[in-house]
Amino acid sequence: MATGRSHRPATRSRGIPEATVARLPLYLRALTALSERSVPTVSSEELAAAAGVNSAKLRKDFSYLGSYGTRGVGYDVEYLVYQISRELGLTQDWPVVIVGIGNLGAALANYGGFASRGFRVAALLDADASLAGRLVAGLPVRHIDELEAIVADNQVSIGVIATPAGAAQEVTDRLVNAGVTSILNFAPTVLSVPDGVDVRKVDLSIELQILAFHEQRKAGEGRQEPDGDVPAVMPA
Amino acid sequence: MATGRSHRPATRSRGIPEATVARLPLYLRALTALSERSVPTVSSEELAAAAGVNSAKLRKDFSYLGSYGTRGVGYDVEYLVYQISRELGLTQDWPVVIVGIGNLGAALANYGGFASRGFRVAALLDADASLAGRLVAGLPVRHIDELEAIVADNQVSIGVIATPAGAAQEVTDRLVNAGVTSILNFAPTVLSVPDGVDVRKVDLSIELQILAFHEQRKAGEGRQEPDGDVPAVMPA
DNA sequence: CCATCTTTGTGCACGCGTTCACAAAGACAT
DNA sequence: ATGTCTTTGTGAACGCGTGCACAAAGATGG
Ligand SMILES: NC(=O)c1ccc[n+]([C@@H]2O[C@H](COP(=O)([O-])OP(=O)(O)OC[C@H]3O[C@@H](n4cnc5c(N)ncnc54)[C@H](O)[C@@H]3O)[C@@H](O)[C@H]2O)c1
Ligand SMILES: NC(=O)c1ccc[n+]([C@@H]2O[C@H](COP(=O)([O-])OP(=O)(O)OC[C@H]3O[C@@H](n4cnc5c(N)ncnc54)[C@H](O)[C@@H]3O)[C@@H](O)[C@H]2O)c1
Repeated sequence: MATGRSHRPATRSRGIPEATVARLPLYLRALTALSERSVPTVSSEELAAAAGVNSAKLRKDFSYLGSYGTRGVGYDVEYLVYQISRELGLTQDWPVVIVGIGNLGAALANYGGFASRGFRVAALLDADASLAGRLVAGLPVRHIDELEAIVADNQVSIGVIATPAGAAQEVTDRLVNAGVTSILNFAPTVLSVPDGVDVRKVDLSIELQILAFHEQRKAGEGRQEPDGDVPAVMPA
Repeated sequence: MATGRSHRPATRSRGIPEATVARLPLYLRALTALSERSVPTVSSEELAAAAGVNSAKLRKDFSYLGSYGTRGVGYDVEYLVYQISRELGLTQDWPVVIVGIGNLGAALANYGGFASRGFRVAALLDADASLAGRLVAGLPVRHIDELEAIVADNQVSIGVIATPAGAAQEVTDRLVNAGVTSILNFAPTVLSVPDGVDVRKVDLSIELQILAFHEQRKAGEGRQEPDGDVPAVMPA
C-alpha cells in the first residue's frame, strides 16, 4: 500500500527506532570488549551496565533485531557482535573521504578507531595547494579538485567535513553532487542537503554551551535567583 | 501517585526542556551571524530557516525563556542574543582544562571557537612528561600531577577528556575529585560519575556507524525491491 | 519428568517532544 | 480611530521513547 512517505520524519527505519540505532554502536563496543576477554555469554543486566543504559531498554532494543537471547542464560556474545555488526552495516567496507586537513582533519586522519570498524579513509582532501602530496597518517593529501574523481573511483558514500565553516556548504554541495549520501560535519554550520542525504554533526561549541547551562544552574541552586536582573530594555 | 520517585530524569531544568537547551546554541549562532550583518529584527520563520529547525518549535523554545518577540514584527536580534547568552550562562567566564594533549587534544586547544563564547582554556594537561612545557596553541602543557592544584586555583568546573579510552575513567575520577562538575568526553568509553556531575560525549565512531546503518538501508532500498518491507534476511 | 530458578521479551502506561492551527497582539496605513 | 495585515505565543493532539512489571521460556538440578 502506498503509505504517506512525503518527507522524512527522521525516524522509522524499517521498524528499528532511531533511538535504538544510536545505541547499537554502544552495545557493540561493550560486546567487543567482552569478546576480547573471551566472555561467552552476558545478561541484559550486565551488558546494560557496561553500556551505561537501562536493562529494560537494552532488551527492548534487541527485540527489534530479533530474539537473540536465551531465557535464563543471556546473550551469546559472539553471535550478538555479529548480528549488530550486520545490522549496522559494518560487515562491509565503507570508504570515507575527509575534507579539510587542518588541525582537526589531521587528528581525524590519525584516529585509529576510524579504520577499526570497516571505515577506510579513501582520501584526504584540502584546498590548500601547498598541502598537496604531504603525508598525513601515511596518506598523501590530495587537492580538492580531485574530489569528484576520487569519490567516483572509490565509490565513496560517506564524507567527513573538517573545513572552516565558510567552506562547508560548498564542500557539501560538491560531495553530494559527486555521489556522497552521508555527511559527518564538524564545521559549525547548518548544511542544506537534498532529500536522501543524511547529515550528522559534531559540534564542540554546542556541547560546551549545554554543559555551561547546567553548570550555571548548579551554581545558583541553593540561592533563589531573583528574576529581576533584567533591566527594562525593551525591544524596538 | 506513589511511583513519583525518580532520581534524575536528565530533563526538567527549571522549566526549560532539555531539548530546548540543546537548540539554544544553534539559535545563538544564527543570531550572532545576523547581528554581525547588522540585521535589526528577525521573524521566527527566518531564524528557524537559518537554524535548520521548524518555526513552531523555535517559537515554543523561546516561549520558555519569556515573551521576547513582537507580534507582527519578530524578534529583536541584539536583545535575543543577550537573553540567550544569559540563559546559557555565557555572560560569565568558564575556565576549562583539556586533558590528553595528543592529536585531538592539540586540535581542540587550537580551536578558535573555543574562546569565542566565554570558554577559556585554563590549562593543558598530559601524563607524558616529555610533553611538559611544550607550547600548544600558545599554552604550555602541564603535567597531569598538577591537575588538582590547577583546578582549585582557577576554579575550573569544566573538563575536556581527550586521552586514550583506558585512561578516561581515571582522569574523570581525578577531575571530579578536584571539583570539576561538567565533563566533555571524547574517549570512546562510558564514564561513571557521581550524582551532580554532568557528562556529555562526542564519539566519532558512533556517528559514523549511525551513518553506515542508514547508508546500508539506502543501498538496499531503491534497487530491486519495489516497496520491500523485508529485504532478504541473511542466515547466520 | 517435575520443580525451581533465572532471565528474556513485551504489554502497558506515562511523559517528553513535535507539530498543527489559530486566536490574540501589535504594527502600520488610511 | 479603525481596519488590515503580519507574526507571535500557545492549546491541543499525537507519536516516540522510556521504564515498570510480569508472564513465558528455558536452563538446571534432583
Ligand atoms: N579543531 C577543533 O578542535 C575543532 C573543534 C570543533 C570544530 N571544529 C571545526 O572544524 C573545522 C576545522 O577546524 P580546524 O581547527 O582543523 O581548522 P584549520 O584551519 O586548521 O583547518 C581547516 C582546513 O580546511 C582547509 N580548507 C579550507 N577551505 C577548504 C575548501 N573549500 N575545501 C577543502 N579544504 C578547505 C584549509 O586549507 C585547512 O587546511 C572548523 O570548521 C572548526 O570550526 C574544529
Ligand atoms: N583523533 C581523533 O580524531 C579522535 C576522534 C574521536 C575520538 N578520539 C579519541 O580521543 C582520544 C584521544 O585521541 P588522540 O588521537 O588524540 O590520541 P593520542 O594518543 O594522540 O593522544 C592521547 C594523549 O593522552 C595522553 N595521556 C595518556 N594517558 C593519560 C593520562 N592518564 N592522563 C593524561 N594524559 C594522558 C597521552 O600522553 C597522549 O598525549 C582517544 O580516546 C580517541 O579514541 C580521537
